[in-house]
Amino acid sequence: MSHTPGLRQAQKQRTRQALLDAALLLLEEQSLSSLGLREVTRAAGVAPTAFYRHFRDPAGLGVALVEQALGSLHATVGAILTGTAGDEERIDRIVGLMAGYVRAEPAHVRFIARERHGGVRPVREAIDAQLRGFAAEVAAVLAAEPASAGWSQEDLRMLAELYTDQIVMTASAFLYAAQDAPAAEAEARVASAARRRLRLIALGRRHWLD
Amino acid sequence: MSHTPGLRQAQKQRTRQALLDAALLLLEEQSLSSLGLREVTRAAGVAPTAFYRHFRDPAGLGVALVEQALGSLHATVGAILTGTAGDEERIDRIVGLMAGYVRAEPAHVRFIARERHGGVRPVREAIDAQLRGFAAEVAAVLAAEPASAGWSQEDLRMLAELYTDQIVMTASAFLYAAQDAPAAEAEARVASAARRRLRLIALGRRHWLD
DNA sequence: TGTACATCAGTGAACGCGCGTTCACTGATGTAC
DNA sequence: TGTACATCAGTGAACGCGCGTTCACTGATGTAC
Repeated sequence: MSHTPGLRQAQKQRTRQALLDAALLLLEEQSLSSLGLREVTRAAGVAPTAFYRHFRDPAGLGVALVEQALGSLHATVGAILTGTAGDEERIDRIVGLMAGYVRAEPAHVRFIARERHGGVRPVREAIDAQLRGFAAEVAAVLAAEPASAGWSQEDLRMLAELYTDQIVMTASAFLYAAQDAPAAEAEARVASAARRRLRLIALGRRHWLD
Repeated sequence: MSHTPGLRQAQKQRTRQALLDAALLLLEEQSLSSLGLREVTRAAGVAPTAFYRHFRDPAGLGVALVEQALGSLHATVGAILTGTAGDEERIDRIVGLMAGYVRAEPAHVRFIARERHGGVRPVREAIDAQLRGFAAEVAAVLAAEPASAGWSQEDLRMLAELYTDQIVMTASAFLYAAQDAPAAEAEARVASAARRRLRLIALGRRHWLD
């Protein structure tokens, strides 16, 4: 009854990952809707026909990339939101986390930013579903805080989505900053602007029920 | 010395516009980086080679589309920001303006949302330049208001960019709402969420210097 | 442990097709006199 | 106003090329006994 036969499955996974990695690399300079199947297999070092053993088409590969790019981020951000006390500390840590994430996985961030409103519907929808889940987690964390006493469900959701969008936009801003000449300086500017924004939003939150 | 010879120029402009219109239509379901030259000319009803009389390549056409999509919006939003008194009235009118704009020019809005982080650098840069100009105008309007007394240049820019991003995001949210089944209801939900966000930001603004 | 058979990830040839770009052209519009 | 020439937006044939997909295949891995 072993459903993980081992060697064969492992090799298949390695090929699949090679396709995903090759695609992510190619997507730095184009959109998914123009990504060719042969282009991906060539970069991954397999025959074009091997592609069909793993994905129906490039859109299917795109959906898999969404899971890979966003799947791991939920827990991390949730932990930071839960484990911090003051607004300032929380803001610093979130902005720092995003800077680090973009430095570690720039291609993932670029892919999400690009395809969030891109030309391939199933991928757009997969990203949307992930971000909605993300916002729901943020909303749950916010709801548990004393500062949220008296807030309506709708207002909480609005705030969670506002934070989520800020996080995504900050990530993509870091991405473009990395391309500028004095990258460190540009990154500092983005971080500073992001902190200001989050500070203003935190202020609005504090006075929401005035 | 007539530099507007008339008939010939007018016909050329009409063909150019036909190419732009055809491209915009095709871009509802794909990204610019996968838009083919022959595809566009076929839809516009001209020979493939006619394309070169107007644009170097699809990227050049994309840049022209950016001007067309964002060129007219500056003045309108500026007027609304200047000509309104209270926060609530201003928020209602901005959100209403965006709803109307998306209803009138959905393809333009979709194009900007899609290509803002898309795979074609010159187009990305053209959109970025337009949005920076837009944010600068907003900043100028905000700077002239009593509520901005004591604000630093940097804080004003942050706020203007925050508003600009909200406007773009609201527009793209309206766009997706239009696709849902009870479109009017979905649109009302988007408008409500957008107003909440803008209200929270306005609150943060009011208490920024506390 | 050994043997015979089944599975299935990856191959490589072949196909028809639409692509971007070149080129010399046509004929209506514009200009000079 | 009329004529002769220049301009140039749009044409249509031709090219070489890479695309996505099909198909029968190979041979290593997995399974039954």
